[in-house]
Amino acid sequence: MRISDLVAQYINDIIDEQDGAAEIRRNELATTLGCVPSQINYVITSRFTPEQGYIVESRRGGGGYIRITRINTTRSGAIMHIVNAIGKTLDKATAEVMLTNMLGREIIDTRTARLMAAATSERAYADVPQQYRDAVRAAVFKNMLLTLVN
Amino acid sequence: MRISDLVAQYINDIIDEQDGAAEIRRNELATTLGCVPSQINYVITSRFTPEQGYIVESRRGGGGYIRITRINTTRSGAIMHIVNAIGKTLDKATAEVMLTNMLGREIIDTRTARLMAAATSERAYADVPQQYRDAVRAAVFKNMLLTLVN
DNA sequence: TTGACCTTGACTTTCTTTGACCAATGTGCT
DNA sequence: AGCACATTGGTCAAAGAAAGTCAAGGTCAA
Repeated sequence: MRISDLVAQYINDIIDEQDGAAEIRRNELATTLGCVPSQINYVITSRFTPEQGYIVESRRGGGGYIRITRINTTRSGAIMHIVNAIGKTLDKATAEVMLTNMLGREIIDTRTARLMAAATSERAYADVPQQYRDAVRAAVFKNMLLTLVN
Repeated sequence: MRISDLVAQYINDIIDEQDGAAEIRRNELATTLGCVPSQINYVITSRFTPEQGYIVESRRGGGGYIRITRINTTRSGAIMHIVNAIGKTLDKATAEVMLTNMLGREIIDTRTARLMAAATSERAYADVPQQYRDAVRAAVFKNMLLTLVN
């Protein structure tokens, strides 16, 4: 078996064990697996690319690291599911419940939730006749959600 | 964990506890955290820069100190300025210009800009009669901006 | 046999840690 | 007031600790 495959597998195992992200120290890992440090870079650039659904961050210097995060495809799926569940209209209470739910499932973060809550608040639609409000809210909500799908 | 991170965290904790500002004594802090005094300077110049939203003042001699103040004042002020500049209505083109501008001034990040653009897009208001659109857009835009203050 | 993929190591860049030396401010004495 | 000394913080450069880049050569299957 190729060394590069070993490295890839090792990283994947860590990502699976931990929660979708592996943080490694290049030299240490190279020593552990008995390869040259730059091999790690090779594996990362060839098998853990954004196209393949990974985000890679790193830092040099003392205490440096390489962090590889698997993009959560579940998240995009969940968002699309919600988008599809929203009909022609959406009232404030339902929007709020949805936001709370998404927050709890970590599909969105607090900042995003606040931003979305503000964009769908009753106050924002004060100038719009009642009859249109829930329709706009639905449209706005969906449009915003769609920007969150990668 | 890096010593520099410890120092940064320590300072940040103080800033959070107190109201946006930390006043430390360099040598004392160095002793407390078990590092050399100049390490404090290193951390400050690398992690508490004006670009990162901090003001640093200091004084030597007896009773000397280093004061680190977090400034979201610039950002909050700028946002409030924009909020106030928006009247009863806001057309799509103007909203877009504002977003681009805020993005350029780093008042908001790309994610936020996309979210706001989605919430103020023509498509989101398709169901609302023309006459109301720019008013809703203004209200939505302002509401969202207000969540970014602080 | 050749082209795509792998392996290796020399060299580079970035970030951190440390310590020697410098500058400013306060205090007390004359 | 002026001076010596103590008390702080500031600067800088060297050494250390990682990670990144790149090009030369190796391997292997079609």
